Amino acid sequence: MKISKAFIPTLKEVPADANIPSHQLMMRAGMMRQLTAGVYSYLPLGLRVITNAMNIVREEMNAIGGQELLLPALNPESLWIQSGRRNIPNFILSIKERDLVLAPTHEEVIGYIASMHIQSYKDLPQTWYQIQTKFRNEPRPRSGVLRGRQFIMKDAYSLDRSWEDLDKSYDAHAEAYKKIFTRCGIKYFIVGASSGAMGGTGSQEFMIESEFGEDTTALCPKCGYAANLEVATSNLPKAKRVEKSEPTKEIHTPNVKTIDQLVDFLKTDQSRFAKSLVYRHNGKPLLILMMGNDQLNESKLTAALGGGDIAPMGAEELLSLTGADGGSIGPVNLRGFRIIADKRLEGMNGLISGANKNDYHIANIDLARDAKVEEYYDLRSIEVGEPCPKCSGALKISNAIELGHIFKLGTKYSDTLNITYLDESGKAQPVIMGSYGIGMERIVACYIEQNHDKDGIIWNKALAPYQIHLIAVNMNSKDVAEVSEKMYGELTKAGIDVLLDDRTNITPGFKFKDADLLGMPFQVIVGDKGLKNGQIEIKRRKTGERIMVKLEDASAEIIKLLAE
RNA sequence: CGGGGUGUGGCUCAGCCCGGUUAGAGCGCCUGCCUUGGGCGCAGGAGGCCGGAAGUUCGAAUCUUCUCACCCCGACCA
Repeated sequence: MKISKAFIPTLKEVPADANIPSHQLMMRAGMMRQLTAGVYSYLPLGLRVITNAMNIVREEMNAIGGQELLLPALNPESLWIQSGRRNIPNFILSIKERDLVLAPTHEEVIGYIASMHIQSYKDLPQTWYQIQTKFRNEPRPRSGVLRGRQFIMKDAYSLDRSWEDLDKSYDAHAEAYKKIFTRCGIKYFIVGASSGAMGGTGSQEFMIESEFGEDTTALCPKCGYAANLEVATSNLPKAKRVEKSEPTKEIHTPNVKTIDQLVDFLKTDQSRFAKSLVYRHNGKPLLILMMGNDQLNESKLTAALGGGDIAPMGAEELLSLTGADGGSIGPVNLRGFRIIADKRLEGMNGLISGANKNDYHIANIDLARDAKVEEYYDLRSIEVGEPCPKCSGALKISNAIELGHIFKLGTKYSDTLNITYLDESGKAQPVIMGSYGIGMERIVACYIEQNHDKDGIIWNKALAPYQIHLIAVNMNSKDVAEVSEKMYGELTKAGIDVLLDDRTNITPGFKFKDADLLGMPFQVIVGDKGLKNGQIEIKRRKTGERIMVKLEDASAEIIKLLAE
């Protein structure tokens, strides 16, 4: 492609709305333009990169037996009502004119097809995938292409007859994902994750570390343990029981509300306190006990409760229900509440908690004796530096961007959408499903986050929109114009994607700046300076290293460099 | 959905508090000259309902109210 004829609108200045490097550079390099919040047009250069990523994804998906199909973005609303996912908050965008919705993912449609056509165990296993545009009702799109209302996703679905076979499909996808991200040149890590609204029995996320990430992950530098904070655990020791369970007693604690104030007031370690958090779960009052200042992890809570509506109870409501304010609630003699507690409190005695009476607390609580705790769950958010659950090394916490997510769905959709097959004995069995996603734009954005410098993008060969950026330093020089035109022809003929800067009346400096911004792996510079000695220059974008080669060896040398 | 911010030429912004000729700058664009190894130089030029609506006023980019859009923080995030 010749730049003089190409549509590559580069920008010298950073657009005001772009806040993170990948967003800024994708705009400045003319890869895309925003249409409305969370919706982008991909211009030719941007599309070339996405297409490269798609082809890598296709090759690796095909390699594990995936079969590509293409499902409609427009879905009947009824299908989503049937699966129970129509009313997940901030999930589905709908159209006004008909009872159709824009699909945010495709388990439902896959299920619809599978329920019709998967009939026998002989039809299994299957892996189906597509690369297609998804729509989500994001409350707040942000960070350029990283969180949009419309985005391209590779989504794959495995159909198996047994949980063992699901494990095989799942592992195959994990391996394919590793190959995909490695080929793309992305430094990633894998974490254990929550399956969230997707449902299912297990999941992992493929992440890159980034200060701009929306996810928080815990990592053990020592043994490699890695988990999303939504599910991360640590090996914090439990507090010890006191030797003897004394009778409970009320203590006067005027104007003492928070755990910190209590620790101060009673001169007692925070691990002796059971903090009360009051929620409603599906409308019903719920008391959650946490040790001391441990933070409740709402993802863990949701998982423990098996989903449903979960919301903190309002202050007035709480007062009318218990007769006390938030700082004075406790598990002893609390009526009308289901009580659950964090595992760290299991078996504890000698505890202090609210008396359900303002300005009073109760001491010497033995949870087993004095409270009706229905169940103990792991509910706390881990903190930086806590011991790793596997090796007890100090855990590190960092932000991350999710590139891909793989789920063991199990029978969740088979149950609601009635996806069954007949086994050898003629008995109907639910199909065991998995689902596997990759955000295609995120591949591009994450790559740029990891591979740029002050001058622009630094593409590798796998994703680069063109392999060679051929710069005709001065088109007014007959020699330069002729030689660059000739090289362009030769390289193109050799099957290399070349971008030729053949613009006239543009200063060399402008061309060099553009070339660094666009970031092709190699720049081939044809100027009078080199031609005087029968040479052209090759600059490696990543290192800035420049080599001079004889004109007649140039094409061969370039082909050699690209074959590295 | 709560809090904050911003809407002025294609892009980045000034002007707005304190209302008053014909609304500015830099970049980009067009024409000509010049220059040709790091976003040159000179000269000329085109391009604006100052996001939209309603008000206040003799007069509104500027003040008031409403509204829309976008961005940021939070909530949310399969």
